Amino acid sequence: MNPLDDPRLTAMGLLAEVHAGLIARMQPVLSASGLSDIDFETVLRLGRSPGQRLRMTDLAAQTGLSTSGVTRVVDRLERDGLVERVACSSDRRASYAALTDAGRERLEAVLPLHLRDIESCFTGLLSDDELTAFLATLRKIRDVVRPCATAGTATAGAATAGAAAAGAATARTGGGPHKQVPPQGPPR
Amino acid sequence: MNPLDDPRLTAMGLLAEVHAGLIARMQPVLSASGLSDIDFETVLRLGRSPGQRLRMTDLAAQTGLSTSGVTRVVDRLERDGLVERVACSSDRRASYAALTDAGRERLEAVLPLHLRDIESCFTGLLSDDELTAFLATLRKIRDVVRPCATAGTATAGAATAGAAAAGAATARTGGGPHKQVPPQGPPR
DNA sequence: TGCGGATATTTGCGTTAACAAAGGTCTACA
DNA sequence: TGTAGACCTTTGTTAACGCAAATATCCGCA
Repeated sequence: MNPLDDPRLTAMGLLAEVHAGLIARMQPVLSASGLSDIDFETVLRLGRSPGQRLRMTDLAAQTGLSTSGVTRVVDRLERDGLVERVACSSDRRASYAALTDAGRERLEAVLPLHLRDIESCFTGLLSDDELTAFLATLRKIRDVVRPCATAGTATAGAATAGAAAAGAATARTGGGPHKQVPPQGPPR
Repeated sequence: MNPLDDPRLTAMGLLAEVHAGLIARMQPVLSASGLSDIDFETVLRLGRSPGQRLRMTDLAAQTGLSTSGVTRVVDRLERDGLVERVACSSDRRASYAALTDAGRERLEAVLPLHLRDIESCFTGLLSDDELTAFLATLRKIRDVVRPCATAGTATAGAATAGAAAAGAATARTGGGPHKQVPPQGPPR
C-alpha cells in the first residue's frame, strides 16, 4: 500500500477541493459586480461591523491578510469609492476603513445573487440536520486551528483583543492599549 | 435584522476560516522542509500518480493552477532537483513532470510530520462516525462544484478525459485526442 | 501528401500579496 | 517633563500567479 494514499491526505484534499470549488463558483457573480474575492470579503466585514467601519489592523486580523495587504485593498476600494478612510479620533495612529453609501449599495446589490450561489452549491444541498452537523464539525476544527476566533464571548478583559470571530463582528470600538495576541503562526 | 448576518454567509465564512486555519497550521512543517503549499501538493500528486509522473496539463487540472503556473512551479522544483521534465514519447508537444528520487525522499521525509499535523488538527478531533459524515458531506458538495472530479469511475469513454479525481490518480498514460472539458469557471 | 484547426507548453506583462523597514503616535514610568 | 518601548499604518522590494500571445506539434480531411 502506497503511504501516499493515506486517507488523511485524501480528507485534506477533499476539504481543499471543496473550498476552491466553492470560491470558483462564487466568483462570476462577484466579479460581475466588479469585486474580487478579497474585495467582497472586506466590504462584507465592514458592513457587518458596528458603524460599518473597522480599524485597518482589525480588518487585517479578520481577513487573514497582512496589514500591508489591507492597506492596498483599501487603497483600491477607496479609489473605487466603495470605502473611505476615516481618522480615528481617539488614536491618531489608527484609521478606520468605513463603508461608503456606494459600497453599501454595491454590497446589497450582489448579496441576493451571492446567497443564491451559496444556497445552490452548499447549504441547499444538505438537510437541516446534515448542515447542522457539518457546521458543528467545522466549528470543532476551527476552535483548534484558530483558538482566538472564539474569544470575546465570555471573558471581558483585554486578553481577547486579537482577531474578532468571523461571524461575531465584535470589534472593539476604540480605546485602550491593544495587547496583541502573538500571531499563532504565519498568516495564511 | 441585518441581511449581512445571513447564516449562509456565516457558513461560508466558517468553511473558509477552517481551510485557511488548517493551511496555516500545516505550513511550518512543510516550509521547514523547503516546500511551499503548492510545492507539496505538486510533489504529492506526482507521487500518487502511476510512474510518479504527470503531464503538465494534467498537473494543472489537478492542482487548479493555470498551465503557466504549473510551468513555473515545475521550473522551481526542477531547479531544486525534486522533479524533472521527461519528454513524452507519444506526443512531442507534451512533457511529463516526473518525481526524482530526491523528490520522493523529500516527500517521504515530511509525510509523517504532516500526517501528524492533519491528525492533531482535523481527523483526530472527530469520532469515526463524525469524520465519515463530514467527508460524505464534503463529497456531496464536491460533486456539485466540481462534477468532473468524479468522472472516470464508471464511464470508460473519452468524455472523462479532463481532470482526474483528487484521490484517484487515474491519469491517462498517453494516447488519444484529449477532449478537454470546458473549464467550469475561472480557475481559482 | 498537404492544409487548417486544435492542443501542449512556454514566455511577456500586469496584478496582488507577504516581508521588512520607516515614520508617526501612544502609554508607562522615572 | 522626558524618555523608552510598543503599536498603527504606509512604502519599497520580491515572489507568485493568471491572461494573452508565441511556438511547436498533432489530428482529421481532401
